[in-house]
This record gives sequence, structure tokens and C-alpha cells, in this order.
Amino acid sequence: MESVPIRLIAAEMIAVTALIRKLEQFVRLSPADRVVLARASSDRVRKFGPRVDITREGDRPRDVHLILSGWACRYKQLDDGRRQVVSFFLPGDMCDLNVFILKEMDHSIGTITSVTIADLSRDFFDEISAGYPRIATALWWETLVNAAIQREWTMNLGQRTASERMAHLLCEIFFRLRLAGLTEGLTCEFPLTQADLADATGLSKVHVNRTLQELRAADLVILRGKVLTVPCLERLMSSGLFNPNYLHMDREGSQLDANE
Amino acid sequence: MESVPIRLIAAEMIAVTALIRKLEQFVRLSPADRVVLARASSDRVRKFGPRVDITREGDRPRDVHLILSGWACRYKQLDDGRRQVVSFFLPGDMCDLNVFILKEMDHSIGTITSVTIADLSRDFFDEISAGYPRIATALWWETLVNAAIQREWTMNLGQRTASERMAHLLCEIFFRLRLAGLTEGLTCEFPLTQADLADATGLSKVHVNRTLQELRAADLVILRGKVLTVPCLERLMSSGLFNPNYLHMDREGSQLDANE
DNA sequence: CGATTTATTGAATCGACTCAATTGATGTGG
DNA sequence: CCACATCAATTGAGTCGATTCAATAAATCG
Repeated sequence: MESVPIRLIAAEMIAVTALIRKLEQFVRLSPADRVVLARASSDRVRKFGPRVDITREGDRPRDVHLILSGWACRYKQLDDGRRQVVSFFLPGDMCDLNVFILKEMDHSIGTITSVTIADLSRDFFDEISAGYPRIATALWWETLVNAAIQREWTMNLGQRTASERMAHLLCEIFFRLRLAGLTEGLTCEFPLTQADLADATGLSKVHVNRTLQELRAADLVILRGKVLTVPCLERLMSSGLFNPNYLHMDREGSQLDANE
Repeated sequence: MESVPIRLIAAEMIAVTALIRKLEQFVRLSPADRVVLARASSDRVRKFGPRVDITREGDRPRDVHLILSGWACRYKQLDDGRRQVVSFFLPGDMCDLNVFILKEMDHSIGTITSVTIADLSRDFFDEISAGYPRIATALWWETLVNAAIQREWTMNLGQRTASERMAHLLCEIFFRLRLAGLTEGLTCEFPLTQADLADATGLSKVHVNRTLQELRAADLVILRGKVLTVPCLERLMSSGLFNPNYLHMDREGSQLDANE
């Protein structure tokens, strides 16, 4: 078995927890699995300030990034400046597996807050697929869930009204944070600005503001400073026509439980 | 080596060609690779009429489907009937690899035209990953491209105007058909109704109609019956702010050329 | 051929946008 | 620790893109 780093500093320790906690929604990992993940997450760590790019459209993809702490987003931009956030990365999230087989990035990845990432190499994935079937399955699950999230965003932008769309996005983020163990009861940190929400929902900043006021007036959310509270998740879900099925948070892969 | 079916009927023969032609945009396949793909495509073939569901939201996913002929789409629907097409399947397209690790489908797959599909089993993918690295790479490439397409749709719905959006969608379809060898010069078959286009672009049917009239008036498309002609692809591309980079049609994987 | 689906047109309405100004927060340096 | 600068949030007013409703024309199919 691989050697384990003696200790991880607090932030990364939390982050590995977020990843493991998320993956364990799907498969139960063995101690050895956890060790491999912890090692991968402590090797080649980089830190970024808020509001900077980690990768730009056109760059050659080199590694897979694992978000250890902080929030980031994937975005695409048109020449005239129109910008669309196409996904958010929360702690424990990983960008596309195997991107390095592509020649260049078709989108950028930028930070929202300060962010710590671990760069995962091709070798890591080779090692996983050779000797850690449960992790491999869990990573496939993550890939499929990410694809499902992207489809749901398509649905969100295409069919939902402004307030449904906003409620839906808030639900999704809340669910994903909770999965990663980053909520406390009904509240969570929420560093997105209204401009970020505008870029993600395809609404104007002004309309985001008005939409949030609607949600607040209906007691669906409390959003102040950088903290979100959801007084009643059920009500927010139904107002956003939110069905969590696309997050596939079931323990289906538990037939792959580690039983050593 | 596996035994090859003596002969394939015309339609499937074309379809295998579409798949191989598409994958070869990325890696060059060996004769043995082609044989494996041809065998997989001729095993367990099913036919569907137009406008029927192949899979429904909530179903347990069993196989990966490969479209041999015809057009299909993935769609999601809200309780009140609002419907969003989240992707189109053209001949040679495959739905998500490894879906069978999920418990239930979060979307439906329905046909547009009559469709022939091949069901690909878990075993097939095990065989590929064990012994056909070029195919495995090509399938990863397809997965990554599909994810990129979904992101581009998010961009399309979130940021582009109605006519840009329509032009963009038509460009994408034309490019993808051309990649599969299904265009003839500037024209291709185009079985989508205006209602389909509405569901895919998030516009109303009426507005789709008016948007198409705009594009026609600007000589950007000729769309009659079930045939699309693009008089000048460059002009349609620029009117749709279409940048084909997200289709990753480069021969980057050619370092994986078969050279036996 | 009639029946049904698909495409087209007009008119009225509404949701979301732009522009522009103001208020409120956050943060930094003197 | 306050003053200023900057960034984020809020408000109002006018406009426009896209919608709905409803009716008609054209195409397709059995």
C-alpha cells in the first residue's frame, strides 16, 4: 500500500472529506480507497485568489482539477462580452475526467472565492482504473451526474421562468453542498454575487435582483451577506419545480461496497 | 479475432460507417477495431417508428444505445407539459457510456424519425477497455464532446438571441451530420419540425416560425420539406456566433494511430 | 380524398431588458 | 479608525423581444 502523508493541513483535510463524502453517496469506499484519494489530493496543490482564471478557453488541458476548497465556475464568453456560467464547482468537485485527451479547452474556469485545487495527472487515473474499481466507478458516477446537471441547466434556461430558474439553482447548490457536508441545518455559505447568478441563469443583473426580492418576499430564501438560509426546502423545491432525481444521490452502487 | 457477420443490411452498413467516420475524426482505427465496432452494431438491433419513446424518465437504464439510422432526441418534461429537448441523436451517436451504473433515467429518449438502434452491453465496454485502447480513447472523446455540446446548448439558451440561437443550432447539426458523412455538399436531410426546434431552442413555435423566416430572408438557410440547404456556411456561422471548437473535430488523438 | 399534422399570419400582452441613478456594503491606506 | 474608493445591491421608467391566443393556409398521410 502507498505511504500516507503524515498530516494534511486543515483546509485540504476538509476538502478530501467533501470528495469522499460525495463519492460515498454512491459507492462505499475502503480505507485503501480513501488513502489513495487523500494522497492524490495532497500532491500538486495550487492556490488561487478570488476572481481569477484557472484555465482559459484555448489552453491545452494538462490535468484534471479537483477543487479542495472554495467555489469556482466554468464559463463561456462571446466576443461581444456576453458571458454564460455553465457550471459551478464546489469543494469536492472535479472537472472533466480525461480532458487531457483534447487539444484545447472550449471554455474557461475561473474562481469565485479563493480556491485551492489539486491537479490530478493521467497517471493517477491509470492507477485508479488498474487497481481501484470502486473509485473508478465512483468517478464514472460523478461524470454521469455532471452530465445530468448540465442537461438540467439546459432545461432550466429553456423552460423555467425567472423565479423558478432562480429557485431551482438555489436548490441545486444547496443539495450539492449538503452532499459534500458543507451545510449547517438550513444554512450554507453563499459567495455568489447577483452578477454571478445573472451569468448562470441567463437573466440580467437587475432582473436577478428583482427575482431574489420575490423569493425573499415569499419567505423562500434568506440571502444576506454571503450566507443563504432556506427556511423550508420543500417549498423552495416546489417553487423551482426541483426534482433531485438528476443528482442521482442514491446508494445504487452499494453492491460495490468495500467488504475487506 | 471475432467472427464477422457475413453481411449487414444497407441501413446498418451506413450507420457503422457514420460511427466509424465520426470516431476517426479523432483516432485512426485499425481493421480489427472496425470489426469490433461492426459486430457490436449488428448484434441486438431494434427498430422504432417515428415519434415514440425508446426510454422514459424513471426507467432503469440497461444498455447503451447506438443510433444506427434515423434521428432521436433526449428530452425532459415538467408536470405542466413544458418540454425541453436537451440533445439530438444523429446516426452514429451513442447515449451516455456507463449509464447502467445509475438507478434510473433522469430524462427520456424519443425518436424523431424511424430509428434503428443497437444495444451495447456492459460486456462490450469491458471488452473495449481491456483490449481496444483506440476505441476506448475514441469513446472518451465522444463523451467529452457530448459534454461540450451540452455546455454550448447552455450558452445558446442563456445568451444568444432567437435568431442567433437558431442559426447556431442549424450550424451544429450541419457540422455533426457532415462529420458522420450525412451531408451532400450544402444540403442534408432535416426531419425536425418547427415544434421540435421550439422545444430545443426554448422558443415558442410561433417565434421559431418567424425566426426561420428571418434566416430565409437573409439567405442564410433554405429549409423546405425535410431538406436543409446552407448556401454559405460561413455566413450562417457568423450569424449564429458559431465557433466549432467545442466539437473538437481535430485529429489530436492521431498519436494513437493504428499502425499495425 | 378527407383528416390531421405542420406551417404561417395578425394582434394584443407581458416578462425581462436597458439605461440611469441611488443607496448600501466592503475594503484599503493614510 | 475614519475617509475615500470601489464594488454590490436596489429602484424607477421606458422599451423591446418573445409570448399567447386565435384563425387560416399548406403539406402530408392513410
